[in-house]
Amino acid sequence: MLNISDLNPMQQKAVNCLEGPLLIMAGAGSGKTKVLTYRIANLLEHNVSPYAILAITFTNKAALEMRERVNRLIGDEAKNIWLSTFHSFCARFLRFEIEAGGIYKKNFVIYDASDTKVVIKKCLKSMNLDEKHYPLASIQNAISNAKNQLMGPDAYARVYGSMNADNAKKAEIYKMYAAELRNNNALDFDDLLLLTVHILKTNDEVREKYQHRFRYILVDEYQDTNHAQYELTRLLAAGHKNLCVVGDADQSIYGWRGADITNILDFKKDYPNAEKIMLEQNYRSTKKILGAANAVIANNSNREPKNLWTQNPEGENINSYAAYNERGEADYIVGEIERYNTLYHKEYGDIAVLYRTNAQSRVLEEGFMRAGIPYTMVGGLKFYDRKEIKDIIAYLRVIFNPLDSISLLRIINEPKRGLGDTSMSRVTAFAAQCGMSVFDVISSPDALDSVDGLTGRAKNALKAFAAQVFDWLAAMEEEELPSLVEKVLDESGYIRELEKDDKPENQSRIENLKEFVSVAKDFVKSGEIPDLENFLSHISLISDIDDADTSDDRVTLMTLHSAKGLEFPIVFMAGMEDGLFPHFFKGENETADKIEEERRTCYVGITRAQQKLYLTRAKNRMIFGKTETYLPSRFLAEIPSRYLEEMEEEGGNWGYSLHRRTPSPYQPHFTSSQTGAAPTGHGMSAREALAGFGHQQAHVQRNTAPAPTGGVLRPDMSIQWKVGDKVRHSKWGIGTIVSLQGTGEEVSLKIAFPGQGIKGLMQKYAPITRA
DNA sequence: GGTCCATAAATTTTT
DNA sequence: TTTATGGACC
Repeated sequence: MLNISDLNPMQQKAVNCLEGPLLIMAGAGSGKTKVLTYRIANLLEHNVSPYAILAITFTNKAALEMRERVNRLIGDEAKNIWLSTFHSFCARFLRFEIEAGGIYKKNFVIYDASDTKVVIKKCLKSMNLDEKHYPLASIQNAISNAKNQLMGPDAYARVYGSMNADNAKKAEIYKMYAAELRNNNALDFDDLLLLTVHILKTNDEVREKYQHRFRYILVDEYQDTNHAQYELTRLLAAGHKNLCVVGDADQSIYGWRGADITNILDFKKDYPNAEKIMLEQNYRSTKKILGAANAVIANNSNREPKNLWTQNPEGENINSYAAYNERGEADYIVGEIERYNTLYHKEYGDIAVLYRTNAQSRVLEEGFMRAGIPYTMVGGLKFYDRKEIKDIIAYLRVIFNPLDSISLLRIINEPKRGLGDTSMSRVTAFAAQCGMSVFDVISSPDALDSVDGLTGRAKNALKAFAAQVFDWLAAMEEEELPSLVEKVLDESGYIRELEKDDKPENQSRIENLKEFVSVAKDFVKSGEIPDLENFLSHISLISDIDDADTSDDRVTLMTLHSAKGLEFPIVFMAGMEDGLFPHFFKGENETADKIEEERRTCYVGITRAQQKLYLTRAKNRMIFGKTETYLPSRFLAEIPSRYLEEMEEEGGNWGYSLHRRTPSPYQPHFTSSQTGAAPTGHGMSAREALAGFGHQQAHVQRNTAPAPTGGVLRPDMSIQWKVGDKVRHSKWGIGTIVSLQGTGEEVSLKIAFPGQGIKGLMQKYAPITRA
């Protein structure tokens, strides 16, 4: 029997309300996940089959976590609940039903943002349009927005095409782009939703099947659903109307991605008999932190007021720190973290540093590396964005779906097969002319003979390549997934090409590819059906945050957006500057709507903190190599001063030009006595910090790099370097000097860093020490 | 067809 | 500041 006695009355009500439409307004930290898991458990308790339950979350990680929690509550049955993100739901749905749409074939592939960029580029080229006048990103946005509105190219042309010539052109590009994807039997992220909705709308049989199957539907983070997701939810729930949506309008931060906050605000309009339950007791944060969050969000006018309260202790004040520049900001954060670590023995894993833009992470990372503090960063350099990983994925896609010409062209000359742009554009031109796919052409000797101007050499290379692909096609049926990957890496000559030259970066590429093989092995163990189809879908749809290893004891660095749904005892919000946060958009005027979304982002950030919150800013910040001066974020002024402990860095922090050995007369001083502790370079050694590194990131450069510099940042000019000396660089790790030039102040060094190539550095600036 | 160098562009947030 | 690109040259 499910025991719900540790839930508060409102939570209990939500858990017990199983039939009919239900809206749960769940404030930050109000035990939402707990309610959702108990509610699912309660459904099972009432003999609802797990197969009849569909639960949608925002990230794969959230889905996994919920599955685990339900599992703990009710055991193994949980694995039969359909629990996923919207996108993976659609991918799975389409594997079964896409051919009902009549356009695509079952073995479609999913293109990510960088793949679609290639497609758009191709369209622009064939339409003779200038990329400068039609920036890829803005085209991508326009198409994505249209799809989120369930608008196809024709509808787009009707609605926007008449507005101006640019939009008319965009509509044409969209049309061509859609055709191109179709030819490649490829879908982009938005297509997953668009097509699913299309099929559900137009195919009565399919719709009824799914409506009948999913008798109970739950949607988490409903405030961030876009129109397509809204439609999808509506269609699926139309049969039984047992729809439970959970969300917090104050945490809607994805408007730029088409999220429509009115979906949650108007839920009662869509379902007039809906029950509405407010969860307003916060179990996460101290009174002061919650007070600050409430005060900030109260400045939004487009919201329903609510009263989030807590029985938690008052807590400490929020530290608001103004540094001289971004380096000073990083130093302060590092210093505070070390203070926690040494004084209070706080775990690094209890701490998160949040920022508005990924670009801010670099200075922070440098600070962490110098101090030898272990950290993981979500976002930024992604494993699946690395060239060698994209290449092997492209190989696998071609094997799975030979129509995928984008992937085919990506790897046909990788490794070099003597098939450059000239030959391939001849082939693609011919293919387009005959309405064949590129693979059709290269796998047919007759077709090859008809291609204009193709050299005998190129012809032979193409034939050989096609033969190899056929070989792999057969292997796909017989081999296990990991050995298929290994076979391709081997027989394509990809690894051999990398081994030919023992450049350090080739070394790390090989490591990454080995890592990819382990990803395949892990996938086989994960319990999914281990075929190429599922593997490719899986790696297209997982994101960085899903992979982030929070089990180890390390500080988490991520954007405010990635932090949604998470909590940490200690939170730093860096870059509290007007212009950065709220972010000002170049060329766009700051509208009330946009500022309100920024404010909600701020609210999300503040409410991640359980015990201690820091808000830091830099008065000067280097942007594009130019120093800009910033004013404090307006959000700081919205926090009542009784919650704040305001501090400021004294004097100028000129970064490397300061001696930072402690204690030192040059040490920046703080106006509050609280913050005397300074970075000393102790804490974990790099070796300890790196030991036990999770596999995914083990080969990513930033993490394998290393080692505290012992506190001295200024280059020691007394060292007379000579060729062959080993040096330790704060960012690139250990390297060997391969040449040096000049004397005195002008000594310049060339240093080879394994995995990073040869770097040229001036001794007087270079953050290096003797290794 | 591949490599090297110069110039330009870039930074919102992500499934 | 770093990274991407396109053009010139090998």
